[in-house]
Formats: sequence, structure tokens, C-alpha cells
Amino acid sequence: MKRTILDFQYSEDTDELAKLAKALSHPARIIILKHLSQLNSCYTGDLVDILPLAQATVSQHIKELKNAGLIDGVVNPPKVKYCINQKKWKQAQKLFNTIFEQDFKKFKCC
Amino acid sequence: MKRTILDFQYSEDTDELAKLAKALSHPARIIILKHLSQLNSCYTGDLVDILPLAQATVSQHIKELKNAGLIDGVVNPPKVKYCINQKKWKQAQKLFNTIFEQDFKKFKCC
DNA sequence: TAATTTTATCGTATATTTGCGATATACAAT
DNA sequence: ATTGTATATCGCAAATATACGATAAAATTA
Repeated sequence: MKRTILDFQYSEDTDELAKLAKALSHPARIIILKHLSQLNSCYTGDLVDILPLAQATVSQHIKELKNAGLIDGVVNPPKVKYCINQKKWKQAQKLFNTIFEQDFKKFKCC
Repeated sequence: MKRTILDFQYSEDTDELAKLAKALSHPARIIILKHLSQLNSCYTGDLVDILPLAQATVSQHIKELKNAGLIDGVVNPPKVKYCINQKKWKQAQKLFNTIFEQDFKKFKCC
């Protein structure tokens, strides 16, 4: 069966890396991750305080990081405490390394 | 002068990391980068061959990687040879490390 | 000069992302 | 029961991303 454009699939690693990169592709989400990686955990309100965005918007960015699997939330009504998902974090480290471990010591470029 | 949402600015590093992540946020662009990091350099047509996308679309993805500074192109009519920009590559390695170097050995999460 | 090769760009359609105000939810405190 | 607090979700508008066919550009070859 001939491979056509329609049935093409990217590898799982490629797709996963792209998804993780997309999760990191907004400055607000970078700040959230950095904050969580330094403070261990925090509430939505803390993130609203340090970001130049409305509460609804921050909540949406949090949701995207959750969907990417990078963070977990624990409900503690009316608050919600977030922290980094260590398993996904390690997978992300590994996947980004598969790209950036290259050094080009022995290559000349154009 | 009070800081409002309107005059807020993300740090340069945060903005740059977000831009680099956005450049990596599509599987086709990941494949292009991996290919270039393994083959040293290649032509647009080689990338069109290995991607499930029309030539115009591949050209667009290449353009985004160029805009992010991650690759350079050398015109060799009618061909164009691309390769990774080593300086930007190193900056990307460094910026992604500022996030992922964290290990959480001493933290408990939620 | 005409045809060929390779790539970029234009125009356009569709989908996704970003942002916010308003509202809903869920529990605690009064 | 009502009020207050913290957060998520809805609905919408604007901007951006994705994809492709058609076309343009730029040199090489016939």
C-alpha cells in the first residue's frame, strides 16, 4: 500500500515534543512553570498576581499546561493548588534533549 | 508610576524562550530540525520529500524556523541549502535548560 | 529564446489561539 | 439563608497559524 499524504503519521515522540513545545510557547506559561519549579506549588491567585492578565485568561493558560500533562491541580475549595507533574517533566527533559544534545563540533554549516 | 497590565513586559529571556518553543511547536518543524542536525545541511526539496505536506507548506515552515533564527539558508539557484544556526542553537539549549535543569529531588508536590 | 528546475510568495479558506467580561460553581463564614 | 472568596467555564471578538493551489522569480539547460 502506497503511503500518501493522507495516511502519514508523525512518530509519537515527534508529536509529543511538538505538544510540549506548544505548551511552552507563551511567555505567561513559561512564567507559570518557572514559578512552580521554584516554589514547589502555588494557587491560581498567586499566578494571577504575578501575570499581566485577567483571571479568566490565567485560568485558561493553566488549563493548557494541565492538558499538556505538565502540571497537576488539587482542589482545596475554594482554592486550587497547582504543582509540576514530575513524570511529565522528566519526559519533557528527555524529549528536548533528543534535539538539543547535538553539538555540531564536527560539522561545518553553510 | 504604578505598573498596570498595559505597560507590563515579560523579560527578554522569557520572550525568547517562548518564541523558540513556538518554533518547535509543530511536528513538521521538529522533523526539519532533527534532519538538519543529523545531515548537517540539506535542500528544501529534501524536506518536501520526507514531510507529508505540500511544497508551499514546507516552505512556510522553513520560513518560521528562519524567523526564529534557528536555521540559515544559502541561495544556490535554483536551490536553497539550509542548515542550523549554531549560535541560536546554543542559546536555545541554554534557555531550555533554565527551565528543565530543575530536578525536584528535594520537593514534594501535591 | 524557450523550456526546465527549484523554491518563495500570494491569495484564500479554515482552524486554533489569545484575551476578557460575565457568569457559574463550590465551599466557608456570617 | 445570605454573603464572600477563589476559581473554572461560557461566549464572543480579534489575531494568528496552518494548509494548499496558483503563480512568480531566478538561474540553468536545450
